[in-house]
Amino acid sequence: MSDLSIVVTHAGAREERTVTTGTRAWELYADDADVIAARVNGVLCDLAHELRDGDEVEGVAIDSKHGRDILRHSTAHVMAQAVQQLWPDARLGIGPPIENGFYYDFDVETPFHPDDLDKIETAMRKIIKEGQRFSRRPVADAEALAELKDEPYKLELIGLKGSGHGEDAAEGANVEVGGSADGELTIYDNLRRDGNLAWKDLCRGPHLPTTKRIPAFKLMRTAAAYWRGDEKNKQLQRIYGTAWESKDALAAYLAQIAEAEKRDHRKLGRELDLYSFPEELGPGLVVFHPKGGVIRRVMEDYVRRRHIEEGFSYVSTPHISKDGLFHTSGHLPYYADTMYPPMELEGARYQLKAMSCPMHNLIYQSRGRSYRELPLRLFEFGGVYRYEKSGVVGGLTRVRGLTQDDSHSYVTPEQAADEIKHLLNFCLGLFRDFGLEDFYLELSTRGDTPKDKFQGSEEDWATAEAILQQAADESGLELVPDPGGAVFYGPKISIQAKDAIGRTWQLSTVQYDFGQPAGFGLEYVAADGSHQQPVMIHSAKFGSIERFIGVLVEHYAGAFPPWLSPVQVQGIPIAERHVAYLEDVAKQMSERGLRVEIDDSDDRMQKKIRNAQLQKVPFMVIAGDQDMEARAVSFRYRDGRQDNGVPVSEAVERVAAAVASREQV
RNA sequence: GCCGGUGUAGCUCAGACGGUAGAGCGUCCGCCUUGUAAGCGGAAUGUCGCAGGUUCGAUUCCUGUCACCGGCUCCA
Repeated sequence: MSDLSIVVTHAGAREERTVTTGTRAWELYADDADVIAARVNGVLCDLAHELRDGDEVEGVAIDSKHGRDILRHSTAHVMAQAVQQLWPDARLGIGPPIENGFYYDFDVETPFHPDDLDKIETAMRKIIKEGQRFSRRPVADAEALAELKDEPYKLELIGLKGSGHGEDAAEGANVEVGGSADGELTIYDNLRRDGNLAWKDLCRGPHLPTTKRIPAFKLMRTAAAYWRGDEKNKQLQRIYGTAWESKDALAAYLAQIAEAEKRDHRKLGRELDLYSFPEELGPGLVVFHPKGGVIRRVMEDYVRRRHIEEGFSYVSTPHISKDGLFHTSGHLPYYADTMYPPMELEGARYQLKAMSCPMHNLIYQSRGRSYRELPLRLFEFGGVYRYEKSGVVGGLTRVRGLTQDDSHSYVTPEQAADEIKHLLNFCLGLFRDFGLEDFYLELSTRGDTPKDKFQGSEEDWATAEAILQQAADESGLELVPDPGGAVFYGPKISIQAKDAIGRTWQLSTVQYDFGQPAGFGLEYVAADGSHQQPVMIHSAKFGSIERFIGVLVEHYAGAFPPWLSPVQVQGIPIAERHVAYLEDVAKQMSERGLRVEIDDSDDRMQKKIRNAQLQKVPFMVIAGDQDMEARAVSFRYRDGRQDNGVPVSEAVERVAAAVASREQV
């Protein structure tokens, strides 16, 4: 038996080691229970991987990104084994790790019921207890086809891999067949302690050494999902689960989900009396109550003022138009199924608008335009209607009637890059004022999507994508490519913002459009007297005002900063005799434009505090005998802080200052 | 649009092997007049989502439908 020299790396340090032939990776980590896989020469491997001379080896810890993926993928295997135990006719789809967990798809006669999850979890616990070994076995394609003859979906994946489409098979399918440099297929056998085969699956790996190494998991929900993500394919039954390196990590994750549920804008909207979704109106149609109306109005006033400061002109256009307009814009062939159907009147067909750009084009076109007027910037609150599919509407995030803070910049081609940068900066400043600080950009291009889904020439697209790319690069923000995500008339940049609990939301979009100016025959007279076609740049800052309100409610968990709070100050008299005094204080505040209410109900003062607290009012101003005597009030903040005996004039200033600065309190 | 789940008072929820329902909060009416998260007493409240079917009888069982929720697909 000869010796091998290998290099073991850990946290950047390199250590040369000599080991005997036949040494497997796990032997290097026998005393480190956190290591569940190894990276050998940069490739993730099972701990059972046999080392060769010159290998560079690094342990993969279970709480690292890759370690969690391996844990989760292994847990998916355990779940699939459990499902096939309980439902032997279940056929396997794919089972990749995903953010925070994993799923596995099954073709079953009867969809799973939520109660089935308990049964499956029980079976999984048994499998974990058995300490089954995950054992890797390379197989030739023909062998794999023979072994998996009862798994039609796996056969399909093998076939796709054979034809060189392995990567396209489905998102997540490369954990089954992709990745291996030599295109070799592998099967993972789950072996019991006595060596008997418990279960097997086509899989690239790697996996945990044994099922015992799954510290904590939970099945979350069942759902249907189209095979290979295509609506035309059969729906399989998907089970989502989560798995973590420790019971504590699982508990923390579940707590995070519970926190998100507490912030749900649908729930808070009802509790804070902001808005509702009356059944009588129909799905996706929202009414804003007085308190929600305040938030809307403050946002609208703010964004209108900001647009004007940034060189926009505020305009207004109707909600309805003859359908020819949307044919000219090119929207109608593309979006016919998501626009409300036409109304026939006096021989014409009228449609509710689903976007305002065609109408802004009419304003541009209303007279001749000179290059001296460009950039010409139009902005409005466009009420638009989109017949979103019934399964996607929900809350404020996806509605059928919405208000866009929709703007269009008409520019010369040379001005486009600067205008895009201008718009991106505008958006970022705006989000910061709303307390969102953490962003990244997404650049949506054509990618390899069939060209007939997009309008315009190769050159136009190339130019547009290059300009957006450059503007995005210069922003200094992280940029995520989104090939295939472009709109039919041009590429776009979207700004993704992270909220208080780390979720990302797509907010603003900036789109480069050469198609509509061509379709409408838009022109300007250039310096040399020639007629030229402008470029239009679409941008929406909030996107949809409804949706942005939903995001803000969740971001702030309903506890808005004072400038956005429907009620900024709740006046609380200690006894009835203090009401008049507080009314006088309230009057002074109202005169400063502050929103004040006084609770003069029969409730006890403690109850009034509780109510104001539940309504998440930022400032409670309490007054009793001591305060009256001192011409003062007592502050109570949402977090329970108190500041008593504050002179009235100072109290007014304090609230006014907090509102003016848009700070959170 | 597709798959699954859910639908009982304004809200959160309980309940009945089929005999038309209950709690807490809220609301209303009294009493209490109060110092930093629920004072006390009383009252009213529902086509048990809607429409058919089975049944002597359906809120309960069946079918359809609408709405919502979780996913999938989609998102100008």
